Amino acid sequence: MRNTEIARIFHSTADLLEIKGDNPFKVRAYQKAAQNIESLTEELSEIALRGELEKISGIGKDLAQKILELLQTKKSGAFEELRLEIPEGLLELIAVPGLGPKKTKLLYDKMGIQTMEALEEAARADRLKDLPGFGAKTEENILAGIELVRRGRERMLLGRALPLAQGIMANLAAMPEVHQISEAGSLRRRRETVRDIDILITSSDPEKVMDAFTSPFQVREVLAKGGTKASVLTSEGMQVDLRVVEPATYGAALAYFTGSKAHNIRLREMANRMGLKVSEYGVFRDKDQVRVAGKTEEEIYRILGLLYIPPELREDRGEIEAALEGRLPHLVELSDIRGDLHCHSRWSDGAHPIREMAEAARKKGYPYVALTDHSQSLGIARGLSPELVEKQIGEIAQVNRQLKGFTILPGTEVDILKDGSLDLPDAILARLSVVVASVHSSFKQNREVITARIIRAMRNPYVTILGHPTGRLLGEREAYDVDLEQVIKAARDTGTFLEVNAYPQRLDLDDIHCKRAKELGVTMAIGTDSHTISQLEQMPFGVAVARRGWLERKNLLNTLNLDDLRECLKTQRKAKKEKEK
DNA sequence: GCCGTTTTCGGCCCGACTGTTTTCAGTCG
Repeated sequence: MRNTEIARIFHSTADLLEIKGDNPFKVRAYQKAAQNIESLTEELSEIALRGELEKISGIGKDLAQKILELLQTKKSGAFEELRLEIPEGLLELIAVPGLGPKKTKLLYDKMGIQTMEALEEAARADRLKDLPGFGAKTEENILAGIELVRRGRERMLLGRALPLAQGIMANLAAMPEVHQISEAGSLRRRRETVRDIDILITSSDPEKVMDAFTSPFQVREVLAKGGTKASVLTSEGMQVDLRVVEPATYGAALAYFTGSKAHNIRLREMANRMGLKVSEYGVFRDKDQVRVAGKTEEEIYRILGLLYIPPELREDRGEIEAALEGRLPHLVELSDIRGDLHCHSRWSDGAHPIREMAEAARKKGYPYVALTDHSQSLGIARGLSPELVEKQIGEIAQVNRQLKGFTILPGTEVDILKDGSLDLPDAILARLSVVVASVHSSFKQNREVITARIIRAMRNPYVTILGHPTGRLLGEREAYDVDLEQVIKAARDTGTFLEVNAYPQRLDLDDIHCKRAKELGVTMAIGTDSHTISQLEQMPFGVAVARRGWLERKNLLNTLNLDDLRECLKTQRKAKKEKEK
């Protein structure tokens, strides 16, 4: 049984326990365990083999036992019992906004409602308002909630949400009445997708700012507008919330609205043990309720005895412990990036000639870019035959002679064929500086087969980087069923770099596996996978993933200057050849 | 159900909002 399934069972268990009215702290224990399991990179089955389940934070004797049971029998007695007691259909009811465990239970106990359809029918027939705690308004809210669930609460890609937010924020920041301004929420943490955009400001004239923010020129619909909070729907259908807070509480509010929830809870628990209370209004001393911090995030972390934790790390994945012990990573910055290692030109499926791509990259201040057009078997992308690669090398050399202070590194994005062999002969690969090897076909191979296929490709001495290691497309296509732990270990053992593909739909590897790769000493390479000049601007999304994955400058190949990069690539190839023997 | 430089028992984050109440429970983020 996979981690995701076990986490899902624990989430469901938490919901069922909650409906049952069980101990809320027990409910939280299940939720926390599920969350921690979701951020593991190793399969529980392997951890169990070593007898180390209880070493996982949030997993004690009892849950370790339940995990073992699930691994061995694919069932959990406790969960099955719970399902007999509480109909599973209630799990979809509790997902309706406005319906919590108590009301869900009441609906079931008093009216036998256990499906969304039954709920809708009862609400429409006006049969709910006689239940204690229910009224006409509740019925209305439930119907709206059902609608919301059916439409599916979509998440927007970071790559779309961030530019959108930056545009809105630039407009606001231009107003003299706006003093401090920041995005908050999952957008500020740079999660790969976000549900809404939160913006926080301090202002000398909140009303005026609210008016500007909700102006019909800017938005499709105003959802709410008050003195300190307004919500709008943009023409893209994204909800944007603006909040105005007092300068004295700006830092506390920013920390609070940035989250994550799990991170905030940990901070508050810590504060409690120190005789302090943390809320969105500041840090207060228990004994006299005096506010001792709140203006800035920095002072909040400081007073809790922590180093300042960058937003991208605030997921309760060990950052608090690291901040406590003074060993937070010095995260890579966009300005550390010296070049782009994954780009396409008109030679395959890119939109621009080589020279234009190169000049755009130079304009960004990069000293180099790797040109990695597709290889022959990817017909749909007009992949290059060995002869064409040969010809392209010639053109690159020619353009390089014309460009001052800039270097195009000849490369390829070579297909990893079904059996793990490569789509171009070694003799050609040997003439290229950067070989990105990627899977673009036979995604459905089973775990063993596709893992072995990818690892075989990584063993090729000419393969520099494994491109988009999981092949996922956010909201469109699942990752192929690859054993990433094995791939990361193979990267370490073969000396192959792993790509962080910055394409907003990919962001592949993801943050969690970046962190794991770093732990195992694997170096990563950010590539934008640009097919147009404008896509060269996607680098910040790759950097965001890298930062969320705790990566530092030294963990990334393309933070090197050209000379060091060349040296590094040479060393890699030599070492890989040694190993092949 | 987890967890421990205050604890192996007794804790476990915090406040706002909503809709139903007549002082508050439930839900949310």
